[in-house]
Amino acid sequence: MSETKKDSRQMILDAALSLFSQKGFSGTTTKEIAKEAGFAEGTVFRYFPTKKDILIALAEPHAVAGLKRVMNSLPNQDEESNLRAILENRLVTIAQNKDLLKVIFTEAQYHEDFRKEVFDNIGTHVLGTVAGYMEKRMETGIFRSIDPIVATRILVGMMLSLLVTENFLPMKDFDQEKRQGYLDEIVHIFLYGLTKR
Amino acid sequence: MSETKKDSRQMILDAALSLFSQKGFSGTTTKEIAKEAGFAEGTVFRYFPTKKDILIALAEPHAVAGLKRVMNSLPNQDEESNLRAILENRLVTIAQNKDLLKVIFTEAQYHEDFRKEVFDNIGTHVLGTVAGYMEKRMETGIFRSIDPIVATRILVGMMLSLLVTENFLPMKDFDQEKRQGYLDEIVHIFLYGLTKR
Amino acid sequence: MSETKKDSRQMILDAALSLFSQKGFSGTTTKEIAKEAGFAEGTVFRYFPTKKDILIALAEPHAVAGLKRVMNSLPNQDEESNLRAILENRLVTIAQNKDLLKVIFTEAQYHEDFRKEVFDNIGTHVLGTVAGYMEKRMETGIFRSIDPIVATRILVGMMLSLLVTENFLPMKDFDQEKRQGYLDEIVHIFLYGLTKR
Amino acid sequence: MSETKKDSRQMILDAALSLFSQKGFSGTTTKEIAKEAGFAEGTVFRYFPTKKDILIALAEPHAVAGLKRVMNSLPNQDEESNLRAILENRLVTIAQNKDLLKVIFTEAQYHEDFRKEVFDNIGTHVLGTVAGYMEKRMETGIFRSIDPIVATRILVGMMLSLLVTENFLPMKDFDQEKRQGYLDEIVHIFLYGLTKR
DNA sequence: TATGAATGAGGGTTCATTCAT
DNA sequence: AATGAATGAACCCTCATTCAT
Repeated sequence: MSETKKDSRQMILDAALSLFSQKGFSGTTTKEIAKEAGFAEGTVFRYFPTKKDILIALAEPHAVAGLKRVMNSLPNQDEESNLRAILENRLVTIAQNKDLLKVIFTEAQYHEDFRKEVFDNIGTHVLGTVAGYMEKRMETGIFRSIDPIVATRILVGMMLSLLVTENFLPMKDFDQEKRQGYLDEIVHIFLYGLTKR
Repeated sequence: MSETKKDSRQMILDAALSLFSQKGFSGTTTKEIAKEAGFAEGTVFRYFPTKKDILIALAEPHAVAGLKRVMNSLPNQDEESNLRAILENRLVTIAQNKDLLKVIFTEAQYHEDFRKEVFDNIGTHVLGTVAGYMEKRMETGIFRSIDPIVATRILVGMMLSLLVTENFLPMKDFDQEKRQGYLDEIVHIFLYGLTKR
Repeated sequence: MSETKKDSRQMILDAALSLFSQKGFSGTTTKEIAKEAGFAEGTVFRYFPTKKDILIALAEPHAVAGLKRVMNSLPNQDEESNLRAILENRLVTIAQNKDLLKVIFTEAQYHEDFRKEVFDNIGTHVLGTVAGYMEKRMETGIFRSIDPIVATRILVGMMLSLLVTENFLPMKDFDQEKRQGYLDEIVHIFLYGLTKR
Repeated sequence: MSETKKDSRQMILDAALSLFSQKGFSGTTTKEIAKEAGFAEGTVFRYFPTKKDILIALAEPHAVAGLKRVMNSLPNQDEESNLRAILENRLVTIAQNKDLLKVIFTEAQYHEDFRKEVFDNIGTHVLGTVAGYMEKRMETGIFRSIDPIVATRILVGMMLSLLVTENFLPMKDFDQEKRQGYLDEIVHIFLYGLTKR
């Protein structure tokens, strides 16, 4: 009973995520979602009173939990030499949630309430966690002392460039190997810059 | 005649850009565009056969010319010590075209034809230009030798973080002064990394 | 078995009557009816093949029997001096069935079949009964001789004004006492008119 | 320009009135209204943002003006012997607006806001006017002294009985002549009651 | 007998687009 | 060139009804 219910709800969410990330929120029809999920249109509304509620459900703590959990483990790594592995790991995780992130970021621009809902989760929490990590390094003297939030945002921006690379401006022959190289460079530049020492 | 025509067309484009960046493409009504531009509903369609054509026109060569022109002047700068000032300058310019960029990046995800139009312009061209600049530095030995395209993308990502900061995850009290600090750090990290030398 | 069945059926009818009178026929959902009756959605349709059948059932003979029975006893009263008490009594009874009457009158306008069903019951029967009473008074010389049906309808109209008062155009401070006064006046005017004798 | 616009709006109102009175408010489709008015469905919404707004427009001062104007002239009549003619006249007017009244009364039951909207017009105003007339007669000693509002409501109820006769419980062979007789009796009973003097 | 998940036709509403003026 | 009334397809959503359990 609860089994079936959860399944249906989840199937709709899966279908919606897939379609939203392909065609955007307003570009996706509730009818399409239903069809993709294998239901009749009306069924969608048994589980979500509103189309927008599907979007919100996609971004709810539950859905973002994965991202958060991953980020939480960050500060446990101590050795500076491990930063690369960590970031790599994170980026892979992010890449796996690429569709979700894409939808969330796109729609967050236009729905004020949605933006708040989401960024009380990702925003404050995740950024805060990473910033705490930064701060610790600065206290230790490993990093220069700058606004840890700024440092965090810049690092996130570098990660973003990878998403951009994979979604907007694809690079030719961007295989797994090149991807590794890309990650290496992000870490390297973040730590040591592009200039020769 | 051609004068008036161009004006009307441009007024519609301006109105559309403003509205698209606020409410997204599908969130904006042709009626709203007409009103914002000071015309009646039907008039819009004298200049653009389709709503989508307005979007495409926004990404047309001469519309993006400003961005391109700015980027073009990059390689003319020789002294490494000037990079900071240059990038700063670029970032400010980009920020001024924030609306256009926002619209282009957001909508490019969902309109295949649009994506092509745009990335034959900005994408290839701009990235290529900056990459050429990177390459030169690497040959000179100022920068380490890495894939110049990767370096470029990472730098762009760092710039993106600023857009994100201003659009999605606003920082408290992010005044003009803090903004300058932010830019400084982007440059600094890109050149020297976050670690102490 | 028949016991339980009747109960369920009646519970649904009761729920429907209550909801119909509050929100109208089309304004009421079968789901709401089910919930109000304490059943699940589908159960309603075990007793009534159609939503409309609930409405029709509300007007069925034994549902309206109460009203009819009350009216039937009218002619047994002989003394003219008792008319007031009688009418008063009737009006109170009618007021108690206000919900049913309201639903019937409202919906009868729009459902042909329903209208027939109802007015072969209340209409003809009740009006006829009261008209018979009128006729008797006229023969006795107590009432002037006019079309007894017309007299009946006018009396009913006066009663209606009370329903209107309570449903559409509420009077301020219309407490029980004022209500009595209102009834008194209906009787008085019907018997003696508003002019001074 | 203004000519056409007004026409379209009015045609939609006419169509809506006709359909609402036949099938009720919720029983009528915006598509039907459009078709009946000779337009496409979307056109309806150029003139009325909402289906409900059509209903409200039907009841707006404009539409009720006729009734009000007629009622306003009531107190100018002095001779008691004229009451009959006056009422007759009113009833005819009401009969002409039968469709409108039917819709208004039916829907007023279920839409609180609508009820208020309407009865600030008809209710207070019209009833008040007639009540004023009653009061004057009572002061003059022609009528007994009772609550003039109650007297008014009862009179209105008697009028209502005619509407009921024509809409719910039709009388056989109810021709124009019989109608006259009916009106005569309303007046007579209201003034002198049904009992013999 | 009772459930409640699923259905899908149909309703109100929006809006890009057309066209007579 | 400009208007804005008109269009109608398509959208989101509701709800009476069905049916497997």
